[in-house]
Amino acid sequence: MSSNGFRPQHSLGSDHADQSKFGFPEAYFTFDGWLQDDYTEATISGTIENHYHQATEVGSLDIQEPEESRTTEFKERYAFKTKSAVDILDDGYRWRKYGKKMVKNSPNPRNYYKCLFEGCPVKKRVERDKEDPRYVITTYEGTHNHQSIS
DNA sequence: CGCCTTTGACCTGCGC
DNA sequence: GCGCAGGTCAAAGGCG
Repeated sequence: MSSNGFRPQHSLGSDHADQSKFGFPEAYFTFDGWLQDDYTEATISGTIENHYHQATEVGSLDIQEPEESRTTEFKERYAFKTKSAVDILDDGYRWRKYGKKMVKNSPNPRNYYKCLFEGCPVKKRVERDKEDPRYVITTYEGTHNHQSIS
C-alpha cells in the first residue's frame, strides 16, 4: 500500500482503506471468479474474505486432475477481475515484471510478475479481458509469507 | 548508479 | 518426435 492510499482512478465506489490479507481495500473489487476456461465459472460477491475462500474452493474443486494425482501440491490460485484504466495496480507489494506473452484467443498481452520480498514465492499474471478491455484480470499464485510493506 | 522494465530466446509439457 | 503454447530467463537499456 502506498503511503498516500489507493489511487482514486483505481477505486470503485467507497474509498475506505480497509486492508484485506492481500492488501486490497474491499471496495476495489467488482467481480471475482475462477477464470480459466477449464474451470467452472463462479460469480462471487461479498467481502474480500469471501472472495478469497470461494475462489480458492472453486479452484480446488474443479482442477482437472484425476483423484489419485491430486496429492501433489496444489498451488493456490485465485483470479480477480477489476475495472481499471491501468494495468499496474498498487496492491501493497513490490513486484518485478519478468515476462510478457501474447496469449492465444486474446488480442491482449499477458504480463508476469514475481513478488520481490526475499523468499516469497508469490507470482501474479495480469491481462486485459478480451471481452471487455475496460477490465483487468489479475491471477495470483501462492500466498505471501510476509506482510505488505509499501 | 541502482533498480526495474523490456524483449527475444530458451525451456517444458502436452497433443498429435 | 515435432510443433505449439505458456511460462521463465537474462542481457541490455531506461529512468529516477
